[in-house]
Amino acid sequence: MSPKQQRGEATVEQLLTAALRVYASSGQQGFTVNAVTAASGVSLGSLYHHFGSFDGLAAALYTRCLEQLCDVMVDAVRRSRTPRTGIRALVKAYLRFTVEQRDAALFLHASAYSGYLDGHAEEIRAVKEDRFGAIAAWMRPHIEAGEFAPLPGPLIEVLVMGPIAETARRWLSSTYDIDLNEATRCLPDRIWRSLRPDPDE
Amino acid sequence: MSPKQQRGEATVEQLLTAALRVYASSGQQGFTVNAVTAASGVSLGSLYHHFGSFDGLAAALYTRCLEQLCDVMVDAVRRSRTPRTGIRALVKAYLRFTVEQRDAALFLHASAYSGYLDGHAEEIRAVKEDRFGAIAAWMRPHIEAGEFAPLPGPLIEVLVMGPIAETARRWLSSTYDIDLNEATRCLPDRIWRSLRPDPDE
DNA sequence: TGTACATCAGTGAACGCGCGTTCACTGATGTAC
DNA sequence: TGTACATCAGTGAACGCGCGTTCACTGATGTAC
Repeated sequence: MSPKQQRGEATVEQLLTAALRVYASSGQQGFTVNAVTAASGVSLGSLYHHFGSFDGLAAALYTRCLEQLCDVMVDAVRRSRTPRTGIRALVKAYLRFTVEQRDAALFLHASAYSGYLDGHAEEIRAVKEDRFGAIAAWMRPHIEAGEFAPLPGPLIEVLVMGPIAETARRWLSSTYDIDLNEATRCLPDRIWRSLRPDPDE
Repeated sequence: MSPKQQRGEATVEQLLTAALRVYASSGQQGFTVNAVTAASGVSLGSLYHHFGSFDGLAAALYTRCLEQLCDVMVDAVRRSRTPRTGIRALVKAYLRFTVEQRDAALFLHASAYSGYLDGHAEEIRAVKEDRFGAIAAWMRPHIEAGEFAPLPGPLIEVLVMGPIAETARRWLSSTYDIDLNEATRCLPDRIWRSLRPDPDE
């Protein structure tokens, strides 16, 4: 998990990269220890040396993808000063991540109920708390200043994340052909409309 | 799949009911043929007689749950005359279904990337097309009358389904404690705000 | 600088378990004459 | 109405495969003196 030698880090990196590749190309069903070791060129024992179990590897991969996505969103928000531009930047950052890191985005969405995260829930919760806390901190003064509608925090999150997550899901599953460019153009504004304070209040 | 004798229907029902119960209590990992047959009291061979494979059973269960959820939404929309009341009714119907049919809602959300639906994609697509077509038909005159913002169909869907699906997911996973009553109170209006035409246009 | 030693990293054959599936069979139901 | 027969429904022992995991081992790296 925390290699003490340089070459350890390289091996961990190879395994995680191969795992993501395997998941993207073979799906949940093909996501197995043997497939990952074969794709990575790393031995089975080495995988267990670094991750302890296959669930451990999956959880590490999930955590890494989650951190990448969250960092992108936090960055977007931090560069913005007004609530409107902040929300718009966050939405665009999420959708851009989905395209540019398609495999990571897919893995994040698909792992939600997979079960291999159960044993590592605390670790993941910590990442989410940290990153979403940063976004919440950015929002707080705006909420207090009445620049957002007076909604409970979780509902603001749901109104922002819901449409973009649903857009990403549809694009990733390619069942519905959703136009991501169009979504990137329209959604930021529409989402902001659901959050802004009532004009006549 | 389509039993020719009465008792066949009863067996199918027992299997589907037991399968949903197993999934709800044991999750993806515990969702196996043996667990389902044990919970249902039906023999293994009988399961294969009716569903052909375990994936077949899972797909049938998914389809049944999907139909139930969709019917609830279509009903809600059909009882409404204005776009605003229609959207509000649809949102409330979805959230009510999530509470009242918790296990079915969980199975629907969790099955998205599970892989056992791959072989039955066409069947599922047909159900979705039918039901969402009904909702789209309800919407069309309102869109043409300019009572919705001029958005592409898929984006309207995403703006409606996104926040409620995300709310349901968080409530179902009970990682975040979201208040469903509060959501039912606030979300319909907020979602409508994201869809309604720009007041100053 | 060289040597000894502890620790970290990497290897792959072997194992057991439980999964989905098959199959030969019995019993129940519906139908034809 | 009774009998023969085809089909549907249900049973459970048995099978093979591939999964995650273990383990005894070798090799590489870093460190102490």
